[in-house]
Amino acid sequence: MEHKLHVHNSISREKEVFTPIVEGKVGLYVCGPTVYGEGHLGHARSAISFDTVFRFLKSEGYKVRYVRNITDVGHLENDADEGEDKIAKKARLDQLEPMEVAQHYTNMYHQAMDALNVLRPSIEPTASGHIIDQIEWIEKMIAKGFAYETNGSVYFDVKEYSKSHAYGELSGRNVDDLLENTRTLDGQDEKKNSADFALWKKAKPEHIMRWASPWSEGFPGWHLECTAMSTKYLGETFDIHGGGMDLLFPHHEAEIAQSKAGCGCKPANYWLHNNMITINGKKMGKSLGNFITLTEFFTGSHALLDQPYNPQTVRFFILQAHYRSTLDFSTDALKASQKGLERLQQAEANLCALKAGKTGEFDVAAFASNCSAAMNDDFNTPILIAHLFDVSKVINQATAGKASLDEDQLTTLKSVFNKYYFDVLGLQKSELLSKGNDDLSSELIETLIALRTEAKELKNYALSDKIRDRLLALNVEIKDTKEGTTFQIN
RNA sequence: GGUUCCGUGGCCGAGUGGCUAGGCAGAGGUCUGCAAAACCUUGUACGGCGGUUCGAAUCCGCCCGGAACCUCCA
Repeated sequence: MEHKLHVHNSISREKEVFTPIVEGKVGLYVCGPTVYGEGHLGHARSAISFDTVFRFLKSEGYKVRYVRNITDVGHLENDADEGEDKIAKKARLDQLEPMEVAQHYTNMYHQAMDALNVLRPSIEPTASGHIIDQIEWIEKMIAKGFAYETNGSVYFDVKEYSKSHAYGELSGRNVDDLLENTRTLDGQDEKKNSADFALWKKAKPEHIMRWASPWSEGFPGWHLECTAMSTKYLGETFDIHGGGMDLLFPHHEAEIAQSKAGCGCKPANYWLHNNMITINGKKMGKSLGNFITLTEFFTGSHALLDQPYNPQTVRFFILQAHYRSTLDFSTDALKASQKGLERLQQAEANLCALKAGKTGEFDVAAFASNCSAAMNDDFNTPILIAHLFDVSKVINQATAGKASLDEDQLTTLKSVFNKYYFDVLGLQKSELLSKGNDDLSSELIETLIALRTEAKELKNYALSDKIRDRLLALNVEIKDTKEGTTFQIN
């Protein structure tokens, strides 16, 4: 159990020993969703990856403050910082209030996350609720000469900043290239340099979401909300900052610059980035429009899906890959995960029912150590899952009477297995292995099964098979086992 | 073009110098009236060509192929 937690830090590109700023406590910030559209599989990956980080840290005894924001304002539509706010645009099309749209998709996001058994963060701040904090940050940056105002808008001065700081340290970008390789974009005339990014934008007359500021009525720029909210709740420098790899540049690079410009310190000690989910080798996301929403997974209502998928299957599919690797989506892969999860769920159920034997040779301590080593090695969930599969074999053999665990071994195994299965991975018991939807239907099915058993005993197989087939047609699957007949509703 | 990364058995995916995961599928078996389910057994693969090494999927070089970011994106 003496494994030390190592995490891959994006800024050093190496695995480092994790040392919290305050012993026993962790401040964790993760970039959450922009609530102007439905969540898709990619959102689930980020949420589940960092949910697992959150869960593991807690299970190791850390007191974790986990902040994940909701972006309900601030992202602009097109390249040149000149488009309308995305949420405002969607609102006009839908004839809804902007905040109504944001609330709607926030609710949907919460629903999907709950279904995926993603724990709610400790604090879930919204960008719109932190306008004042963002304005304060802009004032600090202007005061220090790292930001300037033009026509009521405020921009971050990348060139000035890079004289004393390493802009590009996270993403490995060369400042000179950024400053010189000027893309010809419209509406750049307010900026000193094309690499500069907006901190505050003056709102056009038709722009609905707007707030008063010292510079104009307007709205905050893209990257500022995370700086304002993370440092407000976690301190000027906190432990872990997470998010999708696609946010590395410019978003996280800008956050580092803002923090260093505003308060002279780095925002986070460790930067963790989850990789993308691909489909046919390409990133699943908004740009290509090749995403499958979480609702579509749960209902099966997408051309690529042949059936509804349980949220647990989606969760398990994601956990079977390491968070830093790309994960290629296909229905075959998803189906394989579904079968694999069912196997694990069966083992969990078997473990629950398992009785201790007189003797046992199973090395529970080694199992516990292996699981701990896997998670401490940069949250290696696929390895952890492999260990759970290994131990499932032992559990099943014991269930079949071909192996045995003594009292101590069984108690420890249950405790270790449950810790990783339920607490760390956030997996759940199978609904299929439990009883029917309600008491009445369960009892009706049990009654039919009893009649079928009777028919079998009378060797009236025509009747017994008929009952089986009719039940199957109703998605009730009959399973004959040594202990008797059971069923599951598919 | 710049920055970063990847290429593993039919599929998905760990691993980063020798001990060569795991799941799914396939095959065989146990059980069963039959079937299904469940369980058990079973797999030496690492893009190509060189190099370093006693030894490389793992390190180095070149080549081929693919991806992400550089624009909102988890």
